[in-house]
This record gives sequence, C-alpha cells and structure tokens, in this order.
Amino acid sequence: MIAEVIVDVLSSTVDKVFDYNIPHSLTVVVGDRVLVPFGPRKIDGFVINIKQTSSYDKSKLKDIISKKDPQPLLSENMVRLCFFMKQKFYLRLADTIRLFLPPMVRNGKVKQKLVQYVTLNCDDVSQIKKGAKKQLEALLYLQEKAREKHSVLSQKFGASAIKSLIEKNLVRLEGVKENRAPQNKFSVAKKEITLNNQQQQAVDVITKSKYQTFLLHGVTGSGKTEVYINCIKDCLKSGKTAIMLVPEISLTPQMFARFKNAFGDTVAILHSSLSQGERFDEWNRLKSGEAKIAIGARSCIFAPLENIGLIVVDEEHDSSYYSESNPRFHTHEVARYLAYLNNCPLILGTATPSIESYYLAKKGEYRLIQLTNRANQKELPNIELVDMLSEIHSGNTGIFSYRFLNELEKCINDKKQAMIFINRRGFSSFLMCKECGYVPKCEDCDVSLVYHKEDDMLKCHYCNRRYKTLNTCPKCGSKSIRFGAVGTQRIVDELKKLFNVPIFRLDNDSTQNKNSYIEILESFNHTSPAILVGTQMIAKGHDFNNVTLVGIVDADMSLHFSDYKAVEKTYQLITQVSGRAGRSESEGKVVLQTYCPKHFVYRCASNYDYTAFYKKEINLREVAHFPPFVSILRILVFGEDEQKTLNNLEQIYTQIKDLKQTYSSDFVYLSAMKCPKRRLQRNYRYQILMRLYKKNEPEIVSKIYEICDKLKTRNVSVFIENDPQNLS
DNA sequence: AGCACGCCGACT
DNA sequence: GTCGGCGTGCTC
Repeated sequence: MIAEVIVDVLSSTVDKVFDYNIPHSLTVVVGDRVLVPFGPRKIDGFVINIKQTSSYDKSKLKDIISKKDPQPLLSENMVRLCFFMKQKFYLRLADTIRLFLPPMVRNGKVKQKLVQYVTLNCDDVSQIKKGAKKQLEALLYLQEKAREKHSVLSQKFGASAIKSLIEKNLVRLEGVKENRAPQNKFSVAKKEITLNNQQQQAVDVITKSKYQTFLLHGVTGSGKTEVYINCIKDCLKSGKTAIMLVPEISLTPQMFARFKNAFGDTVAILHSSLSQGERFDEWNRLKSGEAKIAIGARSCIFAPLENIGLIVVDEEHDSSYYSESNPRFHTHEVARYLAYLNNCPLILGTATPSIESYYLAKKGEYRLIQLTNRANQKELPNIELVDMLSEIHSGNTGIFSYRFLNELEKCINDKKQAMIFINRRGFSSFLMCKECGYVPKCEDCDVSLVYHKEDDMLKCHYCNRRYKTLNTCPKCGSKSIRFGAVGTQRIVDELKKLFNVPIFRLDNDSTQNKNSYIEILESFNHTSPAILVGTQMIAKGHDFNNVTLVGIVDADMSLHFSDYKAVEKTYQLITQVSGRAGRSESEGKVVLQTYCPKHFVYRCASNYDYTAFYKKEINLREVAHFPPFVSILRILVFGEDEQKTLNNLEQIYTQIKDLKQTYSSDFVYLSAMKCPKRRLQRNYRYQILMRLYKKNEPEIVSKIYEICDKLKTRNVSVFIENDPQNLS
C-alpha cells in the first residue's frame, strides 16, 4: 500500500504530495503523523491519502519509518479543509496543517500533567518496625482516605516514611492525569432567561436547519448570546459539538463565566492568554471528546472537533477574522466550508453587519434573521452630534467641545462613569523635528518609531526593536524634536487639569501584558465617579453598568483613512462605542464630535438606522467599483535581496499584464508598486494590486496562481490575498 | 527548509 | 595546494 504524505517543511518548493510505501509492519490511516526519510534526513509528514499504486518510479519509493502517535492527529474533514484553504488562499499545505495543531502538540514539549498519588496496597501493619511511628500514622491515614497526593503525605509524615512504605510494597505510587483547565476567577449570577418571541423564533429556525449561513442582525442588547447558547444546547442534545468564535478582545472573564454557567465542563476555551499547559489540556479535552464546545478567537475554527452541529461567528464584522500574517485566511470562508462539510448551520452574528455579509444576505445567499427588540426593553442611548467647526468659530480650540465638558461635569456630579473614546487608527505618538521634519524610523522596517513614555524609549511596533529617545535631531542638529500626534496620554493629562476624579487609560501602550488589560477594566468597573480613556480596545467586550456618558473625540479620524471600508468602519465603531453607554440603569448619552456633521454615516449612526446606511453605502461601492461588486487582489512579493525581489515582481507583473489582454473587460485596475511599508523584518516589500469583476474572477485567480507557481524563485516569497484588510 | 555537491578566491 | 564562501539541485 502507498501513502500520500505532506512533509512538515515550510517551503513552497516541497509543497506537494510525496508517495511512500507502507511497510507491512505498520498500519497507517489518513491523518496519521509519520516519520519519513526525505533526502538525507528524517522528517515528520502527514498522511493525506492511501492508495494501491503509485505513478512514481517504484524503485525510488521509500518506506515510512514509523508512526508518531497512536491516534491520527488529523481527521479526513481537516485534510479536506487544508486543500480547500490552499486553493482558496494560496497557502502551502504544511502551513494549513499546522493551523490544526497547536505548537506544543506538534513538538511534544508539553506533556499531560501527571500528579503522583499514593494508594494503599495492603494494611499489614506487622511489616512496620516498632519505632517507625510516622510510617504507621501514614498507613492509618491512608486506610481512611485510600488515596492521597504524594506531596500532601510527604508534608504530613515526611518523605522518608513514605519512601519506606513504598519499598515495603505496602503502598504504591501512581501518576494520575490532571487537567490544567483554566479557572475562571469570575462568576456571574446564574439566571434563568426566557427568550422573547424574536429570539425563540431565531432559535427554532436555526436548530431545524442543515447547512445554511444565517446572518443574525440584532441591535445592541438584543440578546444574541442567548440565541447562541440555546442553539448550542440543542446541538448537545443531538450528540453533536459546536464552535463559537469571538474577537480576541471580547473573550472576557464574563464571557467565560457565562458559557461555563451554561455548559460546565463540556466547554473548552482556546485563548491566547492561556498558559501552554492549559492550552494543551483544553485542546486534548476537545480531541478526546470530553469537551464538546470550543470557544475562542479566530484560530478556534481549527479546534479538533468532529460531528459539528453548529458554528457561530460572533461580531461577524470584526476585522480580526482576517488573518493578516503567515497563513493568511478569512475565517468566514473557512467556517462556511467547515459547516458545509458537517452539513450544519453557521451563524454570523452582529449589530452592525459588514457590507459584504449584508449584501450576500440581500442576495439570498445568506438567510437574514433580525432581532429588533432589546432584551431589556431599554432605549438605546441618545447620540448627539457636535459640530467642531462651529465650536472653533465660537472660540473653543481645545480637544473637547463645551457640550461634552458640560455633560462630563454633570456625569461626575451624579457619581457616574464616563468613557472617552480616542480614534487613533493609523495614528500614534511619534517624534518629529520641528526644524527639518525628520521622523525617526526603524532601521529594519521603514516605519515611524513610536514613543513610549513609560520607559522613555522609541519602539518599532512591527519588529519590537527598541531605540534610545533622541534629544537632538540627527539630521540638522536642532534641539526642537517633539511629539507629532495626540495620544491617549495627552487626553489624560488634559482631563486631570479639569477634573479631580480617577482617570483610567487603556491602549496598546498601557497594556503590555494581557492581564493588565482586564485589571484596568476591573478597577474602573469598581470606581465611581471615574473616567476611562481608551482606543478601539474599549469599544467592545466589557459591560459596565454605571457608564452613562460616552464621548467620541475625533470620529472623523477613521473616516478620512484611505481605505474603502473607512465609512463602514466608522459606522460600526460609533454603534459599538455607543452601546457601552446603554447598559446602565439610568439613561445613557453619547456625544460625538465631528468636523463633518452632515456626513450620512453620522446621520444614520445617530438614528441607529443600519438599513439607511447600507443603502447609501452599497450604492457608493457599486459606483466606485469596490467590493462586494469586485474583488481586490493583492500579490505581495518580498525578500531580503531587493534586486531579486524586484526581478521576480517584474516577471509576475509582465505575465499578469498579458492576462489582462485576454480578460480586458474583467480588470478594473492593475498596477505594481512598493508597499507603503517598504521594508519589514529585513525584507524589501513590493505588491501588485488589481480589482476584478466577480464574473470571471475564479478563473482569473487560478491563472494568477499558476503564474506565481511557475515563477517562484529562491529567496523571494509571494503571498496572494483576496480582499486584504490593509495594504501596508 | 535543509542538506550535498561543486566551483571559485585567498590563506597557512 | 586546500579551506570555505555560496549558487544550484533535489527531496517520494
């Protein structure tokens, strides 16, 4: 018998199927990890198919050396998904396989934790010498308890006493498996929730469904999570499993607690803040079938579950569902194919659907379910627009409008909490020379360095390289080297002058480790009055019940960003941030400061009118030839040798230009250029960008794959992205 | 990727 | 002479 094997080597030159002979001494099945001879070395490979004969030269076929694990690591569906992703996202198979295997599972460095227990063998006291009091005590203790941890016994009776007991064979030592399952320090009150009519209808429709994508569009506070939980309960009832995806940032302790309450130990959490051991154990609980629900961020779609009955993608519009590095993939498409393989429903849930998803729902490809009522029957907070231009005309040149300062004062006097949202997309506190305009950049990455006040250092946010802060400009020698942009720190300093209340700050700089993020939010939650200043990080996740005022200081920032999704993102941001004010007992209020109050995004968002927003935006997309009416394709070409990279780029570009001749009416746009970040981690970066009409897109894309395969060279890497989230 | 092979320059 | 630089080919 012959096994088709993918070797575990990350290189596009060996990204193909290799045939190996299966020796009679081995039984090998699809999904097995095996050790194989590969040229002069021995490496790991994954069996993806078994067949009778090979078309490869029989005399050159080698034998599989051994099986690495008792059970296959991959299922047949996982293998199918790997091929799907290779085809869809132009990935190497070895990369797609690794997505299913956490590093510690693959390299075997983390093992099942064994706790040593002492168990009673026999209670023949006569074997114990007269004077050995401790041994006798320990034996009597064990007669009561039958089994106890070795560490506990050693502490009570001394290690030597236990050792003698073991030597006399009166007791024995046993390793017992122990899970390092993450403990949730958090608990939320268990309460029976009765679904309202809309929620119940949604659950009924979804649970009856086979393979089908549902866009669950529910206003903030409409109780989408209750719908998920009820659908998953139904899944478990019929003996199936479920995957629940959330954006990394909203996987908070409250969220854990809610699912733990509902499902207990049948839920496993896969999250970046887990220790290696915890993650290993949670993964194994899923793999062994002990846990049946996987909850986690985007990579949780690769959880080792079989017989899946439901997949949920919560906050569907969130950009973290696009993987932007290494194996680049779009979670929605993976989820959809996985749902198809399992013939089960997929829920995309959100208060602010992405234009793309809503368009597919309108077209009938997805089924739209609307939740228009808030579960708690409360009104959504009022969003007030403040025109900052007229504010300037009336003499206020500060960061805050009079209107907002008024509300803030009222809020603090009422002993309530306020949140101030800083829209700092593509913005940070860099240094700049006021004389010559010099901005310090990273030597490896060609991006502006970011100033960190805490340790008075300049840091590159792309490679983490650190530099000393400059006092004089290295270019012109001037001493006037200052900060370039407003950061959260400035806002905090400003507020401290105005109000004498605790002020918390939450952004990338203030949360170096993941726990401090939760700590800051926790201490804010328990302080009133208080102000929380933060970036996008505060927009989602936590529910604060004493926040009555939300300020959006510079809403336009993301609006003017050079990105066709800028308007969409602004709408989503406003809706989400506003949602933070609506959880409180008393009425919430949102003050939104803008320089273009007439823009339709503000009008629609302040009326909570998604449909009006969608109609307007989809028209603009169609007129301007942007997704979902076209596909944006980006070919990223990079390498350490700039000349080689450039040569490869030019070869690819020339052939795509030829392709454009044959498909001239399908191309909206085609060009090649340096990437805005022209050097990252020692690599020179170039890109080819094109926009293609949908009609012949799959055909053209596969031709482009062929071109890139044909032209691949040593030392130059080529990635292809469909609808990339950013072009840096 | 990673290893072997092979072809050139500059060193005891 | 020969040690070691890296460009090239190959891996079932």
